[in-house]
Amino acid sequence: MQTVSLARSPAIGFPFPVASRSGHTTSPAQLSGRPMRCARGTLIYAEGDSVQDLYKVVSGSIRTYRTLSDGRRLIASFALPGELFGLDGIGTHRCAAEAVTDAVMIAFARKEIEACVERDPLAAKCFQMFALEKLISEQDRCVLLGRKTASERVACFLLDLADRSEGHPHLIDLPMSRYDIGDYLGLSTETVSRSLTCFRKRGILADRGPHRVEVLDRDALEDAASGIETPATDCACLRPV
Amino acid sequence: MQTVSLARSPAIGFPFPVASRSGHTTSPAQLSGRPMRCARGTLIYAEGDSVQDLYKVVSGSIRTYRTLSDGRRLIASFALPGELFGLDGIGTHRCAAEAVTDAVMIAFARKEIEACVERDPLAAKCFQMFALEKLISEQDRCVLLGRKTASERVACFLLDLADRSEGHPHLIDLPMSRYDIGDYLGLSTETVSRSLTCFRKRGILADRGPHRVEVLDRDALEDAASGIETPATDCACLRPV
DNA sequence: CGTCGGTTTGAAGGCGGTCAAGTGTTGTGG
DNA sequence: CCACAACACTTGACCGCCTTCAAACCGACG
Repeated sequence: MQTVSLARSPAIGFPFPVASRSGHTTSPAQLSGRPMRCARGTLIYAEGDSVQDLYKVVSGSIRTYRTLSDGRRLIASFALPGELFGLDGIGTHRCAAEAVTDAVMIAFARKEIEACVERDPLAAKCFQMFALEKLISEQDRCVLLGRKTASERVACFLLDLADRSEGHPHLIDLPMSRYDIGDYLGLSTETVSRSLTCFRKRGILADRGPHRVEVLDRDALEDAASGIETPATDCACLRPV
Repeated sequence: MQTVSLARSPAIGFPFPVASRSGHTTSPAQLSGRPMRCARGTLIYAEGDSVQDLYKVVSGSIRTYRTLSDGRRLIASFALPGELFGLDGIGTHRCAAEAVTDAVMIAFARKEIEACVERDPLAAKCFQMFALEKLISEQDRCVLLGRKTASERVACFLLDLADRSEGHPHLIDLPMSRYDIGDYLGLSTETVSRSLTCFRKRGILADRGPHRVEVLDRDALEDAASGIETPATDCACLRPV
């Protein structure tokens, strides 16, 4: 992997979100991380690699994914700026990780995190909360993959990205390809593209280039995510009348 | 919920599997749990209920599930004897839980577990490991729901049950209905039934009543779970030649 | 301006869902 | 112990959503 040290001194911080409800005024112990940069498409770690680090994205975006023996792929997560990845395994990684775009991140040694968690109860609490929240969001994903239609999945994906991204809430960046989105949602590229076209025709979305969309009607998008159909505005797309 | 106290003195134990690789010789702090019994179909907790307890199944089996507003359901997990359930939320439950069969379980107060985890580093480690393993198994489930075919899902489900059940490894108990299996695998009842019929016709399974199957050819079942087709033994079922 | 990868669009087919009927099993009451 | 009812499971026929295959379109970049 191509990595370039960004600074002589390592980045300092605490990777996990600090649990707020406990009302602590103190911060958890600080950890030192190694800044890393990698180019679009770079493999950061492979399925089966031993777990060394936990990563926090500074800029760009990362995909983690699993591959079946016959090539079928499911993207497990996209990590956006400010988010973590690398917690997909205990001894060895169960996912691979690649840079979707040129990316900068900070690597925290897993051993240091473990030591920190054993020493600092607040850090342990944050880690615990983080793992439980990930668990819940994986359950959400199972519902999406197991029980939702194609256009519901795409709508959910867009809403999720909108809520996670930092910029204007009505402008959504799609740094990943349609192929990636399909592999994240358990769909084919074509179906993703058709769903987006459908939303565009219904006036819910507007294109701002292939990797950015504007949400024109958030309510309608939320209805679409819940499977609430609006026959009046329906178009000859995925769900014919 | 119908609960009957089974004993005057509460059950004593530690709910999580004890992390083995750390090589501790000491046991984590013991907790006292309340034994509970509930009849088939009983609702143990509902989606949105505040989290009070974590449960360990003694006998019978439990399903936890989520329901969408329009009635679509996805079963998140089946808990078999010896297994835990109830870790599906931080403040409030994100799943509901029901008894698939008459069941006995032990309820551990979540507050006691949290206090224990803060006091006892070994208990914290066990809890951590448990959460991470759950996270990994949820990822497996996402791959299954997002990228596997119907017969692959059913085969995976049978193998999973076979590995988790305590009795003879070739005899699999299916305490839940076909409808439940469908809602666990993101399929319809009919498709589950057809897949099972297909495996029976191919000589992979033999019926031992509707709620018990015998695995006649474990290798073939594993091939089916990975999507490896055996055209010679194929039958006019789900996947025609 | 041409090439190339990604995206969109179109047409056809298949996997699994839905609807419906038949069969078996379980439990209950006579 | 049997009869019956209620329910679950199986099987069949048909349909539709999504995939697959294929081609056109578009934007980025040399």
